[in-house]
Amino acid sequence: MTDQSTQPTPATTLPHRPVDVVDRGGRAVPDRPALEGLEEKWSQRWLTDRTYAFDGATSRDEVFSIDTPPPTVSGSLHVGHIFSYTHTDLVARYQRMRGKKVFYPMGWDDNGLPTERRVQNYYGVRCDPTVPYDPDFTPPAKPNPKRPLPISRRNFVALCHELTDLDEKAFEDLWRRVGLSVDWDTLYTTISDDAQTVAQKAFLRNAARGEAYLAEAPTLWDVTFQTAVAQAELEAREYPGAMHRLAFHGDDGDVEIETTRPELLPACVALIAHPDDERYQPLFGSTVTTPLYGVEVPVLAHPGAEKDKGAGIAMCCTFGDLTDVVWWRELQLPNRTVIGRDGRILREVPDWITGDGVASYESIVGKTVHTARELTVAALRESGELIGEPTQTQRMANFFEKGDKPLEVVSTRQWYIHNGGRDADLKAKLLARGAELQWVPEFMKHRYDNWVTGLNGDWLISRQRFFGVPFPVWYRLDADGEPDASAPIMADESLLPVDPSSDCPPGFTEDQRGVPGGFIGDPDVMDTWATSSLSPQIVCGWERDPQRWALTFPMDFAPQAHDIIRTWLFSRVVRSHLEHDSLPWARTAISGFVTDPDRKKMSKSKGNATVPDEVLNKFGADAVRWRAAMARPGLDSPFDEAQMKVGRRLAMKVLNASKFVLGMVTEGDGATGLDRITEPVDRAVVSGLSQVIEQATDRFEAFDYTGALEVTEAFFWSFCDDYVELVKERAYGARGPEAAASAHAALSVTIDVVLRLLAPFLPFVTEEVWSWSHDGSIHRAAWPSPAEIAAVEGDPALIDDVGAALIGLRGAKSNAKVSMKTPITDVVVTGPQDSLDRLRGAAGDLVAVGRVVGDISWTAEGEHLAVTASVVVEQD
RNA sequence: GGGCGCAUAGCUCAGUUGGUUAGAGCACCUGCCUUACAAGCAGGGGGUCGGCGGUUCGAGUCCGUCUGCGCCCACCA
Repeated sequence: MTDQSTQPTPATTLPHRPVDVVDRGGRAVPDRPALEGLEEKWSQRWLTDRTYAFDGATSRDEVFSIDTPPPTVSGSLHVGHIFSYTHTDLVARYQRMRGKKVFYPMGWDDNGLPTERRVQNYYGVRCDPTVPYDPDFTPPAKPNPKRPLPISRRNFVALCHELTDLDEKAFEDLWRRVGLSVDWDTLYTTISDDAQTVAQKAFLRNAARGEAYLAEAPTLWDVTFQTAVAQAELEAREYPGAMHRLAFHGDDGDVEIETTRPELLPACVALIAHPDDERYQPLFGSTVTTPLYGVEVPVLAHPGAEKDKGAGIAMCCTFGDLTDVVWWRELQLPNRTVIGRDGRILREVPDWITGDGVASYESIVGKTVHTARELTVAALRESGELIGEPTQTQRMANFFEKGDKPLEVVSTRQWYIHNGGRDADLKAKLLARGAELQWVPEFMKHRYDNWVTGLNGDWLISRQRFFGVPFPVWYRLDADGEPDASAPIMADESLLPVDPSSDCPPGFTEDQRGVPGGFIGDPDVMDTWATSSLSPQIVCGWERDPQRWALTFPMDFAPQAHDIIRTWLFSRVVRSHLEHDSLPWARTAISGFVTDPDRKKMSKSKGNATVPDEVLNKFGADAVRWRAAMARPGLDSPFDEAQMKVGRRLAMKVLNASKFVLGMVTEGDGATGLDRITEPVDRAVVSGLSQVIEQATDRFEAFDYTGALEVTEAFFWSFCDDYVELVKERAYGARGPEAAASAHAALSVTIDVVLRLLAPFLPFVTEEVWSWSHDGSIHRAAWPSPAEIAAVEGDPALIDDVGAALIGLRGAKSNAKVSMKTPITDVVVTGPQDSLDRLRGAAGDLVAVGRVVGDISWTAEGEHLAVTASVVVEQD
C-alpha cells in the first residue's frame, strides 16, 4: 500500500488555488518540450501516486460511480474500443475535477467461449471432460489446430487462466497508455472467485424466488460448439439453400409442399396451412403420409401459416425452426427429433418409422445435416416424390454470433431466468425501467424498447461449456443412475463459490458421485452474460463490502456501445430489478462505432479494423483521445487518420504556448495577481475565458464532451493566434513594466484555466505542462470556475474587434506577399462608434504587432468594423 | 417488413426555441524562417443546406412526402 500522506490532496478539500501565489521554485520550463515520452512518464507516475484511487469518500452524494464494460480479453481491440473507453474517461476526469470521488473500476471478461476458443487455437488442445486430470500436463510444443489434443477439464481451465493472464496484462498496458484514469486497485475479472461467488449467489437468489428455473424445451443449439445459445446471441445471416417441392400422399391425391430442409422429413409431425386457406380447408383433419418414410401425419390449421409462402402449406418438423416450435407447442404435436447435439442424424431408428421407411432412415444415419440432405434429395428424385428440381435460394438463417453453422433446434434441459419474455407484467416493469433510465443520447432508448418488446422467451443462461461459472447445483441419482431434475440440490450460500464437479452437495460424500442413489453435479456453466450482468454487484461489493456498496450503488453512469444494449445493458437491468428492485445506474451513455472510411462497421473478421498500437505510436495518446472526443455520443464516426494530426497539433500547441507563457512569466517579476491585469485587452481575454468556462461546464454537465472540447479549443486557438501575438511585444516590455505585468498575469491565468479545461481530453500534455508550475496532479485540481476570475471585468467584444483588426493588418502584408515584419504606413479604421472606442484600448498593442509606423485614422461609419492598411513594398 | 439514426463546402462535422451575408477543422490555393511553435504562421477560394410539396412576412431549422446510406430487430414452408 502507498503511504496515504504522500498522495495528492483531493481537489474538494482545497479552496481554489489563488493564482497569485504560484510557487515556481526549482521547476523549470524545458527549452524544447516534446510529446515523446510523456505517456510513459505520467502513466507510471499516476500509478505510483495513486492519482486515480477511489478513497476518502464518506457519502453517496460525493461519489460518481461508473460501470465500465469489461472487455473480452481473448478478443482484440481496435480503435473503436479506444474511442468508447476514452469517452468514459473524459466523463470520469471531468467528474473528478469537479470534486467527485470517482469510482472507476476496470474488469476483464475472461470467462466463456471466446477464451475457450482462443485457448484451443493457441495451445492446440480441446477440452474433453472424460479425460482424467494430468498434474504434469504441458501443452504441445507444436500446436496442431487441425488435430487438437484432448485434455481434462481441469487442465483446460488451467490453460484458460494462463492465457487470460497474459492477455489481461496486454490490455492493462494499453489502457494505461491511452490514459484511462481507472483505479487499478478495483480491477476485477469475470472468472475470479469473487465474481463466481456473486454470480452463484445471485443465481441462487433467483432460483429461490422462482425467477431462475430448469426446463426441458426446444433450444437453439450450436452444433459446432455443442452448446445452447440465447436469443440475445443470435445473428441472422444470409445462407445459401435450396427450395424443394415434395409430394405427400393423401387419400384424394398428393399434397405438395415446399421445404428447404428435406432431410428433416423423418422428423415431420404435421402439415400446416392457414385456417382461412380455401385450398387446404378440405384437408384439415385428414392425414397424409410422408414421402420416403410413409409416416402418417395430420393436416392441421394454424394462423401462423402464411398463404403466400412456399406452397401455402408447410411441413412441421421437430424442429426445423422456431415456427415449428410454436406449432409443435400450440398444436400439441409429438416430438420426433432426429438431429443430435452433434448436428448429425441420430443413430437409432426411431420407433415411428417402420416398413420401407427404415431403409430410408438407415441411409442417412450418422450423417451431417448437409450430407443427409443430399442423400434425401437423391432418394426423393429416385422415388419420384421430388417435384421438379430444387431451386437455389438465399435464405436468412439464425447463427450463433460466434459460430459458422446455422443453429439447429434441439430439445434440451436448460436453466432460464425470467426476463419478461414470457410474462407481460415483468415485461412492462422492465420497459418502465428503461423509461426511468437516462439515456445519452436519448434516441438510443428505442433500441431497448424494441428489444424488450420483442422478447419471446426467457433468458437461457446455461451453456454446455467448460470455462465459466458453474451452476451451484447437484442432482440426485435414482436407482437406475438417472438424474432427478425435478428437485435440484442447491448449494448453501455460505460455501460459495462451489464447483459441483469437485465439491459435494450437503449430506453426500464424494464416493457417492455418479453412482445410483448418489448425486451428480450440474455439468453446465453460466453464459458469460450471466456473470457480466452482475458487474454492478461485483464491483460495488454486493454483500461483501457494505460500505462500498452504500457509497457506489446504484451507480451513476453506464457507458457502452450500442451493439450490446440488448445483452449487457438489458441483462444488468434485469438482474438489478429482480435482486434490488432498482435500476443498476441512473444514466447510460451509448458510444457510436468507429467505422472504416466507407462507413462499414469495423471488425477484425472483416479485416478493416485499425490496430490501436499503430495509431498510438504514430500520433500519441493525447491526439487519439482528441479524435475520440470529437465523436459525439451515439453517432458513428468514420476513421480518418488525417484527423489524428489535428489532435497532435493541439497537444503540441499546448506545449509550446505554455512554454512561452510560463517562460515569460518566470523571466518577469513572477507576480501574476489578478489585480495586475489592467490593460483593456487583457481584461477582455480573461472575461472571455469566463464565458468559455461556463459553456464548457454546461456541455460537460450534459455529457456533451465534444461540445466542451470545441468551445475550449476554439478559445485556445484564438488565444494563441490573436491574443498572444497581440500582446507579445508588450509582454517583452515594449511598453513598460506595468503593461508587461498586466500581460503576464493575463497570459498566466488563461493558461492555468485552459490547461484544466483541456485536462480531461489531453491528460498527458496538460499534466506535463502543469508540472512546470504546480505541485500535484492537474487531474486532482479543481475544474475551473468563473468565480476564480470574476475579479477581472472586461468586454469580450474587444477580442472580436482585435481579431478583425489583425486580419486587416496581416491581410495587407499577405496580399502584398511580404513578411509580417514589414512596416505598415497607414491604417484606416471604420466601424460603429462603440467598436472604435473599444479598439482604441488596444491601439498600442496593434501598432506594435503590426509594426505600424504611420498614422491611424478612426472613422465612425457602417455596421461592421473594417481595418485596412498600407505597406511599403520595397522595390528590388 | 418493423424501429432508430444520418443526409449542410472535395472530406469530417457544428448550426440552440424559425430571423441579417450558413460556420469550423482537414484538404486545396497564395505567401511568410515572425526571438513559443515550419509537425509553424498569415491570407484566400470553395455551399441551390439530398429531391419535391406545404406552413410562414421569413425555413438549413417546423410539417408532409420521396430518395440514398448506416445500425438494430424480424424474416429458415
